[in-house]
Parts: sequence; C-alpha cells; structure tokens
Amino acid sequence: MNLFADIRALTVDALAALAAEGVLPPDLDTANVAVEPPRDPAHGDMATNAAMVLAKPARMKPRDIAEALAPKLAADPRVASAEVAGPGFLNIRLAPTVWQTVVAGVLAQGDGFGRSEMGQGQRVNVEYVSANPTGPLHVGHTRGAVFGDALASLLSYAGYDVTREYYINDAGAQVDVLARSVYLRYLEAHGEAVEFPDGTYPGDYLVAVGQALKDKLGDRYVGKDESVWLADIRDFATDAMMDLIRADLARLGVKMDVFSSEKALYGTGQIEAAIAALDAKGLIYTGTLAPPKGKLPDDWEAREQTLFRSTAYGDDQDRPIRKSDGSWTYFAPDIAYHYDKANRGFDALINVFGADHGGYVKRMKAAVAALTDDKVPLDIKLTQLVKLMKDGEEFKMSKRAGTFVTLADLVELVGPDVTRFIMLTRKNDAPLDFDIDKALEQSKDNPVYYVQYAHARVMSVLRKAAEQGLDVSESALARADLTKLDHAAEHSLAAKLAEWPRLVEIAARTHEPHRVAFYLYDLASNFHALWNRGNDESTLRFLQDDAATSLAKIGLARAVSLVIASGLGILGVEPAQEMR
RNA sequence: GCACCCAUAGCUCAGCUGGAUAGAGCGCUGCCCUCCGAAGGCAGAGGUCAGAGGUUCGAAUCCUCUUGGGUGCGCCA
Repeated sequence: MNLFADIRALTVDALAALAAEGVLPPDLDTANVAVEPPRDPAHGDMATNAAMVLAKPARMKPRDIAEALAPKLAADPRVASAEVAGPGFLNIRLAPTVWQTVVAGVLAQGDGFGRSEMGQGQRVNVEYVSANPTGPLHVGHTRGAVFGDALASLLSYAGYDVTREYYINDAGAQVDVLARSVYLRYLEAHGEAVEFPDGTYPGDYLVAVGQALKDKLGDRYVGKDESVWLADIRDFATDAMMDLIRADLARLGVKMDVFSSEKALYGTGQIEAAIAALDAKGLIYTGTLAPPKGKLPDDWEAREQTLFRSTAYGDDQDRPIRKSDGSWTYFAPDIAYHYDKANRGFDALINVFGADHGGYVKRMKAAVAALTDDKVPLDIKLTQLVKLMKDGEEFKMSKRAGTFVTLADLVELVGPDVTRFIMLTRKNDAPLDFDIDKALEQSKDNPVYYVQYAHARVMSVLRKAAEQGLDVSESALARADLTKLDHAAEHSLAAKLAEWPRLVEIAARTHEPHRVAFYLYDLASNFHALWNRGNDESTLRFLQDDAATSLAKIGLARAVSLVIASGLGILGVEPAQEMR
C-alpha cells in the first residue's frame, strides 16, 4: 500500500484517457511524472508536476494540460479537489476517507505497511565493517557497522534479498605484526619482561591472548625463532581477534551472514583466475607508472610492474597488482574477492568503507565493472569520521585500546540503541560530532528519546485503555469505526503515516538509511504535537468517554506506533514500552 | 600537482527524479502553562544555499571554473 503510488497511477491513467480523447498526443512518456507531498501543506495533500513535464513533448502550455487533467482527477472518489497552481502544478486534496483508509491499512498490515516489492527479490551483497583483525573495533568502525547494518535491513525491507558480509584482511603484513605482538604477550605470560618496539601493537587487549596461548601451548615457543612460531601464532591471534570483533558487533546487535577470509583465497587459484579473467580482456600488462606530479617521495625510482589497466574504466591511474618480488599486492586478492562475490550470483554489490579508503573507490569499481562487463553495479558508501564530544571537548582516550575509543567503550557509555540512532542522524558522507552528554540526556533535545517517547506514549495509552476495560486488541482495533477520525489534525498525522512507504523506497534507492531516522523524528514530532493539542482540546485526546470514538483514536495512535516500530526495526533500535 | 568528499539561518544539520515563498532542532525574542496527557506549549525574528558563469519553463539540486575545508595519492591493507 503506497498512497503516492496509487495517486500517481491515477494520474497516469487520466493522462492516458486524455490521449485517447485526442486532448494529448499519443505515446507520451510519463516516466518523469511525479506525485509528491508539497513543501507547503497549504497547497494540499499532494502535488503533481505532470503538466510541466509533458508540456514540451506535447507541445502544449503547462496550464492547458493541467486544466484538462484536473477534472479527470477530481472525478475519482479519493480526490476531493484538484487545482491548478503556479506554473502548472496540480494540487490535490484528498477525501477524508482516504486518511481513514491509511490508518486501517497500517492496522491491518502492521510491519508490512511500508514493505516494498521494489527490490523484486534481487540479491544484494552488503559488505561492511571489514576491519583488520588486529584489535577491537573503535568508534570509526562503529559508524560503518551501524550504517551498513541499517542499510542492509532497509534493503531487505524494500524487497531485496540481502547478504551481510565481512571481509577479513587476514593475509597481509599487519597480521604478522599482530602475531609478533601476541608472542611478546605470550613471553610476558611466562614471566619475562617485554618491551613493545615501534611497529608492534602495545594494546593491553592482547594480554589475554598471550595468556590463552600459554594455556594452550605451555612453553613450546619460548626462546624459539620467529620462523618456528609465526604461522601458528598468526592463526591463533587472528582467530582470537575475530572472536573479539564478533563480540564487539554483538554488543551492537550486528550479525553477519558471511565472513570471507582473504587468506583463504591464496593457494586456491582464485586470485590467479580473477587476474586471468582481466588478462583475457587485455587489461593486464607490464609497464612503468609515471611518477606523481608535485612533490616526489624521497625514494622514488622508475619501476616496471604488473599493472591492471583500471584507467579503461575511469580510474586516474593504472594499478599495480604484483609487488617487485612477484607476490600479489593487497589489490589482487581484493579483485579476486569481488570476482567471487559477483560469481556467487549477486545482482548488486555495496561496500561500506571508511572515508580514509576513498582513494580506493575508483579502482575497485573499475575492477568489478571489468570483471562483470558492467553487469553488476558496485556502490561504495564512505562513512566520514566520528568525533566524540564530552563536556564540550573532544573525548579521546580509551581504557582498552590506549588511543582510540572503542566500540565497547561507547556502547557501555550510552547503550546500543542510542549509539545506533545517533550514528544514523547524519548523512554517511558528513562528519559526525557525537555528543555523549546529549546522548545520555533524557529530554526532547535527544532525538532518540524523542522518538522512543512517542512510541512509549502510545503504549501508555493502550495500557490505560485496557485498564478502563476497553478492548484494544489487534482485532478490536481492526474493527474500529475510523470515520470518527474527522479532525484535520488527525488527518494530517495520518498523512504523515502515508509517506512511510514512499520514504522507504527513496531511502532504499539512494542507499541512505539516515532518511529513516529523520522521518521517524518528523513522525514523532507530529504525534507529540497532536498529543499536546489534546491538553487544550479534550476532543483530541485519544481516550474519550465514548468507546467507539476512543477506539478510532487509539487506532490512529496504534498505527503511529506500528510505523515507528518498523522504522526503528530498520535502524536496529528497540522501541520503548515506557520511559523511565 | 592530481583525484574523491564537503560548503545551506548565530550553532548543529535535513532538503526526494531539478519544481511553487529553501526547512528542523538548538540558541534568541515574546506570550501562555506549571493541568501527573509526565522530561512544557504556542508564536516570531533570523538566508546572496561559499562565489561566478552555463543548461532548463524552472537550479540548493545538473555542468564548467574559482575560493575555502577534509581525505587519499607506485611494492600498507
């Protein structure tokens, strides 16, 4: 059920009728005809730009088209009036029964109201977090985790078949560094005094890993050369780090469907196969890159390398895929990994990266475009930095990691719901100042509580009604006589509910879950406004003396709570039953 | 030097496929309330959408250039 889609269909049908009558030329393309909520509510409930969009192809004046279209629309029982305005807008006012139908629709469909068939079951892979397995997740990862998870839920709600995936970079030099760091903690567990030279991880989160290694192996590796223990400890340490990361994700309620390992790609021939696929398209060659313009690195020297011709797909520069010692660069397994994702049959790929990986976007898109012949789109969403604020200044230190505030610290401080919601109150490509004081505040200044409070108020009405002996069960509300909802303020709230399905589709199409958070705030605001009016005008209160009227009004409130619960569900936030 | 992202009210930010007089919260000003329907309510002031050009019936939105900020830039992932 999508009221905007319904009225748009009505408009398109009316245009077809006008064409059949010879008023409009045949075969006009109506793809750009939009039916939208107007900026100014005084303009009515909906507006269409049909007349302006079609003026040129129809070789007619916009106002003439609008004049012809208006009576066709007004003839529909759902339309109370259709008026031409401005340069050729058609402002549509809907009949009161339409709003009652919206409320009835929400009550009947519950969480299904707003679900969309837009995705048509297409398979989408959302890769997010993908932090190196070298330590606990920090605040930057948290934003990526929340964003990716909400985006995945949103797409699922919009009818896509979504896979949530984490790519483990467990093959590079940084896991050797991890292994050496764990080895030092292992020696420490045996009572040796150790120091952490530059290029190792001194964080105390590895103490327990060193101890666990000692518990498992005793003193087998004490005093032994690195060549003896490196591979073994590397595996042990990355497993331990992934356990840590999984536990961190669990604090946020993030659960991946698939963990893919970079290391697992080696020795299987997958990397070779991916590069061979590019080679078969003539995109692999041996050559020398031009030095970067401007200031040269101190150690710059011309060097012949194996390169991927990513410039053929819009990159600024071709990219090396082999190091001079013949081994793969990090880019090669990444190509193989994305080749694998495409080969697993996904119709679309989405990667969520931190903004510091922005320079990596073009080459990755080039690789996927080349490997799939432009058939599988790859969208890369970058999440900008998060700055934690407390007492008006930046909040920096972490007990656990020594430098970065960790995900665990943040969740402990403000809880998972607040963490998630606030991370989504900003567009992904805008930097975010996360104000811890405000996040903890239980007031209307805190958007999380503001939305939660609206839900809790509805729950409170339901409880109170039940105490008064009113049956407010799902089936009772479904039978409510919604024609009792006859006040403009109630219609306006129902109109906001009607926007939900449309908003879901816009947010899903643009891959922007923050729109859900803003919508929920807006809906909550409309609900609170109606509630406040009830203070002055008792006929607008949800509980009335007359049971039938109460039931209708409670039905509206319940519909609001259902949409809030759906939206919060997408964001991964629990709707509150009561505020304390 | 190059690439990507960003620039909207005093502050923090929204702004849909290009659509009407560009919105919200905070802060500010004024009025009301202090009723357990509960962490106040209502109203108002406040804008060269960084700047210049272009496309269009129509531009905060698309294109070009300029300015300012962030990020990245051949064997780190």
